Amino acid sequence: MTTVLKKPPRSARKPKGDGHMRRGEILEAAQRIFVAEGYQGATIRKIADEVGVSSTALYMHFKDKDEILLEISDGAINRLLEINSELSVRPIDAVTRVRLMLDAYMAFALENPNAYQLVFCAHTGLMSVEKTEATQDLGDRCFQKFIDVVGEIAASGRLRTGSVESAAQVLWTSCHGLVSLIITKPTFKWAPDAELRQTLLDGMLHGLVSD
Amino acid sequence: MTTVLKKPPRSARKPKGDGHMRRGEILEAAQRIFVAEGYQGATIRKIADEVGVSSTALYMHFKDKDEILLEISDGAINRLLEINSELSVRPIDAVTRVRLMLDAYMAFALENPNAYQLVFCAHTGLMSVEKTEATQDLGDRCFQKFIDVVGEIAASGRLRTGSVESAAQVLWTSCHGLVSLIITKPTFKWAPDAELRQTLLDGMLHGLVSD
DNA sequence: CCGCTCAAGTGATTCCCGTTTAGTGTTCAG
DNA sequence: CTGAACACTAAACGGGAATCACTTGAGCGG
Repeated sequence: MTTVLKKPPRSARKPKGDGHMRRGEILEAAQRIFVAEGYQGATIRKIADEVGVSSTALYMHFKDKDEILLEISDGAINRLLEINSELSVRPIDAVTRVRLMLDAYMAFALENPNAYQLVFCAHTGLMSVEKTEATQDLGDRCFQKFIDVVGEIAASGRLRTGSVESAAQVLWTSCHGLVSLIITKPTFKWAPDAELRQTLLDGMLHGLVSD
Repeated sequence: MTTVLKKPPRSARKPKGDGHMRRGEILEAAQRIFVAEGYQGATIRKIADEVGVSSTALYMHFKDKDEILLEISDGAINRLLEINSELSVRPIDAVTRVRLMLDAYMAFALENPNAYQLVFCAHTGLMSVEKTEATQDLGDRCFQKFIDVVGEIAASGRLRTGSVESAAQVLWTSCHGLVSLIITKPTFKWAPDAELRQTLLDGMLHGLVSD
């Protein structure tokens, strides 16, 4: 009872978050660091320090580092899927829906650059293919919503070039190209975001879809 | 002094490549590994082993690992610059030149996926901005050749949407998007390469350029 | 031939990373 | 009271990049 000053057996073992509380705490801390410093910057030790816990403790709740970051990315992709689901059923012209979906996609990427990169850029080298399967699947479901709308356009005979498949893939990848380069080359002398996005969508839709 | 048991003077110290011979040897070995296994796979130790030399020896010739990989990438980008230079002055229609340049760009990316990724995808996290300046500069010179040709189109009043700058950036980034995703997501069910590239170029050029 | 410099190379070491192992204290059902 | 389950820990391991102090040998003036 006398000297409580010492850090006896490492004093605080932080017994706070019992059970499943801790898992959320870790995810939150990891997200903060991951969003701020990317995949390389979000180390196990940094995350553990942020939570106030030993690095080993993270392995109580997650299989490995990638599982943590993928769960964060899953959250992000789920938000994108929700947006896409909402847009895909709006009672408006299919071409307008395609445009809205692509624009929302680009906005999403620019607002969640690290999660976006983890899912759509890294993939090779950073993480094994199997691990990302679940997340990839979410991405595929997003893309499927998009294909469906492009299919509507094709069904009305307005697709000028290519099959539904290739047209959808080209529309998607060109949007990916714009946002991924804006993200990875922030020092490049880009034209204004809005102008780029509009030029891209105007060009692609005018080029692929006849009115 | 009796016990000669020690591994004496490590016998072979590989005195072979004196002077600047060794530098090329390292680059060659690094290129083989880098092309086969990417940035993460090309470790200092693996490269040194391949050359038959200690890992420390690499620092005789290069400041650090990134300098090695960037020099390899420089070589690749230089080949791209040559192609672009040759195409940009061909005595043919500007739109056709743009198409040829973009198609060559995509072919190049698919043939040099690791160098391409290092320069156009990674950038964030993997390497500090300053280090890649020289290589970025090469890329910028490639892009400038491209802008010039787009400028020709604009000068003839055939640019339908956006400024020269944004049109050039959109054309470039959309091609980047297609090839970068083909590279990083090899398991995705892509439409045939040729069809995708054609759909993209047909769509973009039809959308952005009036005849 | 001696002794010198100097470039090229080395093993050991440092630091950080993800991950594993063995163990500690607390809680709580039987 | 016992012992299993739990949440957690320190220490260590192997592998990365990079640095250090040292050795080796070639070239060369005297």
